[in-house]
Amino acid sequence: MYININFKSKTPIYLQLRNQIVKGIAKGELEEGETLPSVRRMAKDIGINMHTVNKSYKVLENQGFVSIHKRKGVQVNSWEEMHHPDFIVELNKRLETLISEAFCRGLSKEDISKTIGELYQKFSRGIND
Amino acid sequence: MYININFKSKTPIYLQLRNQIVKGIAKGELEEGETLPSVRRMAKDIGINMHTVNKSYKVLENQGFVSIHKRKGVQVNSWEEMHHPDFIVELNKRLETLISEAFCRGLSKEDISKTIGELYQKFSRGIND
Amino acid sequence: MYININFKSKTPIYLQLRNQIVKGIAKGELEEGETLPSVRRMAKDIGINMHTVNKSYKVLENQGFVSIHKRKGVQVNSWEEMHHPDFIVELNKRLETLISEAFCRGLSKEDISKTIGELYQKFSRGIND
Amino acid sequence: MYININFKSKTPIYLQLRNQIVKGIAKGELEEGETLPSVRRMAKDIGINMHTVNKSYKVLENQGFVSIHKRKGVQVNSWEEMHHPDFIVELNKRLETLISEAFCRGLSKEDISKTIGELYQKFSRGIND
DNA sequence: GTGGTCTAGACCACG
DNA sequence: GTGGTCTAGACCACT
Repeated sequence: MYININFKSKTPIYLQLRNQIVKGIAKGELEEGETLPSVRRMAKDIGINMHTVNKSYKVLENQGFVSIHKRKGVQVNSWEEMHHPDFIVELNKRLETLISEAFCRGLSKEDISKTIGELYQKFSRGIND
Repeated sequence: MYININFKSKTPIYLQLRNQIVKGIAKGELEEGETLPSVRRMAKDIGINMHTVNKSYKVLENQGFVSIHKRKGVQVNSWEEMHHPDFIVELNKRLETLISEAFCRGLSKEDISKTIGELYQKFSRGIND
Repeated sequence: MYININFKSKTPIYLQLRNQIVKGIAKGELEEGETLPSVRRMAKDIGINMHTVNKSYKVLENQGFVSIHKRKGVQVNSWEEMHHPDFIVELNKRLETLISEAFCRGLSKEDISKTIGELYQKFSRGIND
Repeated sequence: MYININFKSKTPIYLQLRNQIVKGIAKGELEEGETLPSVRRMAKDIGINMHTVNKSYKVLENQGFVSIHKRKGVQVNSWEEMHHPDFIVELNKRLETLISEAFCRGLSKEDISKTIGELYQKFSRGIND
């Protein structure tokens, strides 16, 4: 899985990494049960601090995307483990803010639906891999 | 317009306020040309510092949602002024991250479309008021 | 002389008015000895507060552009009265800042000279009127 | 880089600082990629408040002169990043006002061209360093 | 009475 | 150790 960090971005590095891993899971590039690169390995590969990778993994664990085992490393959870309802409430709040903004920017419901449709096609392809 | 700040949230107060004002604009609770409460008034009403409100208003100004005048206060911009294409690129990136996450959480394309549809109905109502 | 105030501008109204009067003098639209509209007249014409016009006129007087007489009103000074060396030092400082910025923005010396040349043509035409 | 603040000036401190940094960039005293002193360091050095320095840096960031990173501090942008066309329009307006004033003060086109020529020589020297 | 500026001190997030 | 956030209180500019 290819990670691309923008060091000039306002988004903290640990969140950029977290976001790209979530996208990777959605697109099927990271499959259920798959082991993520070790903290040291990932840090070296993308040229960031080990502690920063560690923070990303901790966040992903707290949000139910992965499980951290001392022996087996960091593994992608099953879909069931990710489907925890607690997160969905918070997700809908973020969606409301984002969609409000999209409306203000002049995007129609159809514009957004189209973008979402394209994203979901990517996700489905991943599942069939 | 009713503002509700969660002081325990990890989201900074000035961003919570900013987000709620954006939602208010989308829903038509704040109309084009309408004047927001003065920084001091708003600060007092929601129990935060004047400078924090000021920061929210400045962010909204930079993002094209409002205009700040020394005498007249802070006014909601017209839709045309909000439709700046620069923001749409950034908006789509945020949408991609959010939708990826939604997919992982088990939400179907239809679930999201339904939520968005409901939001857009609220927005439309605002326009017809 | 046509005055155009932008109420949305960050530049205070009294300075916008002051700047446009200075431009008018430079372009010859306002000639030496000519009387400016009265404070009340000007305020009414451009739809601003009387005190704001008054402030503009006071500033112009302090800067040597006009003289305020109780009887005759506000008169444009002669060129000699405007050529006070004190202002030239301050002008050069502002020029240095502006030109530094222009350089950073990628404007060449020729770009700027061309703009200045065009402006000076306007000024000269005014003199020949 | 030497900063000199005039506390009696009508120009706000944060703008004086901003202007001097822009001049420093133009003259090559601050090179592309160079890191500015931290807000606390700069504040201490020139005897002003940290937040005032912060405001200068934020303005410079908004205007495309520098980039602010949480860890690495504030870095001077590349020339390409400064060449944003939006600013050039506004720059020309300011130039028109300034040149009008210069004309009123009795400066000839040649006087101004000479000053600008001298400034551009300073800038060029910076580039050749 | 509005926002703008400046100062001051505290704690937090980032890496 | 960096900038980000929040609070607090003062005086000023604008109209």
